[in-house]
Amino acid sequence: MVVAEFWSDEERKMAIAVLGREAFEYICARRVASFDGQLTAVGVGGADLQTKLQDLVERPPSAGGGWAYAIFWQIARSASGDLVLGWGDGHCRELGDGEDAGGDPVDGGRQKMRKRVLEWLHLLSGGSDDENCALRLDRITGAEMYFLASMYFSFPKGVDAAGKALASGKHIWISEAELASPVVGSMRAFLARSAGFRTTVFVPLDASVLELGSLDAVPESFEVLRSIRSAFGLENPTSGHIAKHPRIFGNDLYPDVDRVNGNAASSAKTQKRPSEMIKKPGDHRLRNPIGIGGTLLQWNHNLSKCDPVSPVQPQQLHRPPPQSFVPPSGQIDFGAVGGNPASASLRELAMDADLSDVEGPSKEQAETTATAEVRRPRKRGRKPANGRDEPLNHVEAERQRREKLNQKFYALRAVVPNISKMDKASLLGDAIAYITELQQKLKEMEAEREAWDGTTSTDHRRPNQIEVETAEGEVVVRVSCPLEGHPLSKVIRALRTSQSDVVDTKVDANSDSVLHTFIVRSPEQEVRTSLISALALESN
Amino acid sequence: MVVAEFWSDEERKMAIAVLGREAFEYICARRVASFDGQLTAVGVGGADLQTKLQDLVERPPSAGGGWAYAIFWQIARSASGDLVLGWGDGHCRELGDGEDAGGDPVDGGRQKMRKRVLEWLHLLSGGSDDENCALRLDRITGAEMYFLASMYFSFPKGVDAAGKALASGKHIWISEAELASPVVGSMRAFLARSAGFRTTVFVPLDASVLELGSLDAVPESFEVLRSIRSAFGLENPTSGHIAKHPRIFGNDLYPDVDRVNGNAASSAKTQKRPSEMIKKPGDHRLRNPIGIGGTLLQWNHNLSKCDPVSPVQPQQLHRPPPQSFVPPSGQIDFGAVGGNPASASLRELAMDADLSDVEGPSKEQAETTATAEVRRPRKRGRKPANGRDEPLNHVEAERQRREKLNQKFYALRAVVPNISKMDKASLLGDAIAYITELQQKLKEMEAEREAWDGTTSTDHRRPNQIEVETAEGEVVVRVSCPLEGHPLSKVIRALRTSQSDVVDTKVDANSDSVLHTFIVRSPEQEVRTSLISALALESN
DNA sequence: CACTACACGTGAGGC
DNA sequence: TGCCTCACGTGTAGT
Repeated sequence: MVVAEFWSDEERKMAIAVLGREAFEYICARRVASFDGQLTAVGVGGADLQTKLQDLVERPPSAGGGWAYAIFWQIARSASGDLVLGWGDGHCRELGDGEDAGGDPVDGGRQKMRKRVLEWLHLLSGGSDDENCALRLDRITGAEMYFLASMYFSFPKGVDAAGKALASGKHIWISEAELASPVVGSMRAFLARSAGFRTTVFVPLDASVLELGSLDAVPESFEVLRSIRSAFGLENPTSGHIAKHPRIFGNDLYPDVDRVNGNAASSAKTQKRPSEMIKKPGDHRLRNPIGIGGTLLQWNHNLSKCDPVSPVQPQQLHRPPPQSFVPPSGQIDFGAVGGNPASASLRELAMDADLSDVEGPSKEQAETTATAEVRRPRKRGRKPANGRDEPLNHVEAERQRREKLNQKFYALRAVVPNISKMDKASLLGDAIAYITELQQKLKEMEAEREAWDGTTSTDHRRPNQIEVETAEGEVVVRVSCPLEGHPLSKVIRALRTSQSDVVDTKVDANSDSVLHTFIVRSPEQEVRTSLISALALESN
Repeated sequence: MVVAEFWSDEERKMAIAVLGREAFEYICARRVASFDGQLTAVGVGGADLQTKLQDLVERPPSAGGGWAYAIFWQIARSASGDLVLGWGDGHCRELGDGEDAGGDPVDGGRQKMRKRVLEWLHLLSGGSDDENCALRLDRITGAEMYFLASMYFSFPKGVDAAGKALASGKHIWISEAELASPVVGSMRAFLARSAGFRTTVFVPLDASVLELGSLDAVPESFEVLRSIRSAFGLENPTSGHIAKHPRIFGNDLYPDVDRVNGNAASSAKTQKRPSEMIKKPGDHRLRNPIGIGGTLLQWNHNLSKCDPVSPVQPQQLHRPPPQSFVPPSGQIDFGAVGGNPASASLRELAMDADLSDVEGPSKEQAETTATAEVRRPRKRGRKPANGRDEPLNHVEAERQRREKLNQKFYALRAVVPNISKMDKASLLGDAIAYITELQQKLKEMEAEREAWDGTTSTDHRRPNQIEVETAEGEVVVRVSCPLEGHPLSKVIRALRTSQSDVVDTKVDANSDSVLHTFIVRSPEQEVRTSLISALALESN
């Protein structure tokens, strides 16, 4: 996968010429030498990572999609040997040419993207490093630029949003206002703002981080987060092994900022959730500003507190995490100072986060807790079923079922090349059309192949004959078959397996048939049976 | 399609020997000479008729499926030149071996069916015509027997249930009790009873009739009928061109019988619908008994009457059909006496039925009428949304959407061979797995084919070499290539097109490559260019 | 306003 | 019983 095949030979040469061999190999090595098997074997990533990313981008916004790009940051070892978050894989929507892409979305996208990368590299070699310069290029949008530039980023420890998200195990949702704000603690956020993005999200996935960006102001939503996680095979926070992290969503870094300004308008639409999760009592959230490039960083590992809005509260007494190094207040101080890769590796940090969770509240408690807590988003649909609260596990199960089903739908979208409309029905229709087409094509090729070599053809080579006769102490084998599809290789293999000593061979071609004549030295019976079995024909 | 390919050569011979040529050709002619393009071009039937039938059988009972068999009766011209309903196509579930069929459902089913047909023919040739005799055969169940025997049936005019259903445009639902009753007016019903069926249904589809049978007592249901119709591409009766027939469902021939006996138990579960539709006031139903084999036949063309249970009743005043030959009572006397094909063709009867509808109430009225009438089934789901009635078109649209989607699901099930579970999610999973498998297989074969003929292969035959040299007034051509995929036929064709005179040829095989040596008499240059162009290789 | 497409909560059936 | 799947009615967003 990926970078190695990402370039054609000449493109590779060109890229090397532009970047220098060292930088190029560094990029390639990032992918190859990443900890794929070791750290992301829990179901995240994997062979179809591209597919998943593409799914996520191509999805409708209502299902957690609609993003301009998706980047999978992966733990890798940097050139200096430190563990960093580096480019794993990514998918960028073609922003220039509308929705009507057509053609194979995977390969087509790849090729376009490759072209863009090259163009960009050209620009970089001649121009300045300033993004604003690049933005002026008409062929590359700022968003694409941002995406492509991401290949060269890597973040040590808890640096930048991605690193912080991984270290904390909690997502970071950066709204439009925060993107431009210097206090958000993410250089990428600042660049994203320059690129025209209005929302970026960093979601930790076990040992990697998924970054998403949108040109629209996307309000923070539990639904979206849930969809994103489940897109990567992670179960919903309510009941999954990934829920070993205490799932406290909605921890915007600066909810105050989010509330005050423009985002309030957009979040007014969907504010049901944010309001609920933000006003939650006992919700310890970040109080100390974070500087760009990884200054002091401190946030909570709040372990539940049930949602007060939720009418049902199965026995979830809040038991504070008994872990020794976790303060009773439920906060963990990661204390990441400075932007330099330092003593504690990022992976260790991630491990710490995991440990604090694993040894935190019991699994069952964490589950029920998360259930009560996270299960309020419900973007659409009817209102909370006036008053009644009897079935609440049911709605959860149903939600998961729906999610799983949609998950499959997206997966199906990824493998079917020509999708007419984004409908579910149309998708299914296209899928079955595609399947029948494939089946038919495969049948054709099989028939064709049968006609070619004589594996299953007692019919296609009607005038096929094998004669074996002894002459002058040698054996003469004559194989006759039509011009097309004569099993020469089979004959030769048969002769060889029968350990015959081929003295001479001849090939005579008539108008539409070929006559092989082999003169071999071998016991006749063996040649005959061997040939016969090899050709699956009866001799005469 | 169908019978022509249905038999292999030997099987065909055997069938002819058993049946006689005349009977055999009659069966074949039924399909070939049917009015496919002319009468069933409205969307019913078509190329994927088998698929549809199979779908219908394989579906879950909740979606109108679960049938043991499905037979598509088609208007055809009988040997005597009359128009009759004859065997169009059919699908029969393998009743012997459970659910875990596995393998390609279409082809596998075909083959099994073919085997059964042969067995049955053997039996017929030696045994008696009595079904009970056949039923004793352990290899063929009664149900299968019934199904297979159907190929030999044809019904003129309004004879038997199928003919009646077509003539009236209304379905006939024969419950368990009616099956055994001689008054039901269907010989097939009687046979079905013998075969062990407890429910048979005849649904008219434009110019054909779909017959379904189940070993269970299936209560009559609007939902099921709707699903069946939409499975054949017909829109729901509420809004479709097929709704030119006034869609009065629920006209069991003998509701009284149905009420009295065993079916009451099963219908007690789903009785919401039957009760509603049976108790409908103004519902004229058949009052005269019908004899087996097409005795007197009389039923109503009742044009609506809104469902009194339905809370919503948009302006649907009952206007009796103004058609002249329709009695004011709403009944039409078809007067089919005797089982013989007689003067008026069945098609004319069907046309009459259509006319009586077309000139009946206005289209819009018919639609709204049907909407209010038929739209109550709702097998599951919440209760009628206490009181409110504002959104009612919405629910209808949503229903249709769901129906369409499910339709696609069934279609998908039909084309995906290995379905692990009957889940929607599993189905999708299997489908995408199947697609990727097909894609991969196809890629493999393409690569293989590229390796075989040398059209696009500069890569697969790396050690390929062509040497052309002149020796002693003759030309020696040496072609070397790997053992697999050597283009011998291409070489020979190239030599021939260059009009070379092949004097001698040799084939030497090394461990993994083949060396052809041709000694030809021809201008050297021509041989070279010809060979090169044929092999698409550069020579050295 | 129309119509389409979707997700949600919910009741029901099946194991 | 409990879980899982499904379909239905309904609210909601997009066009």
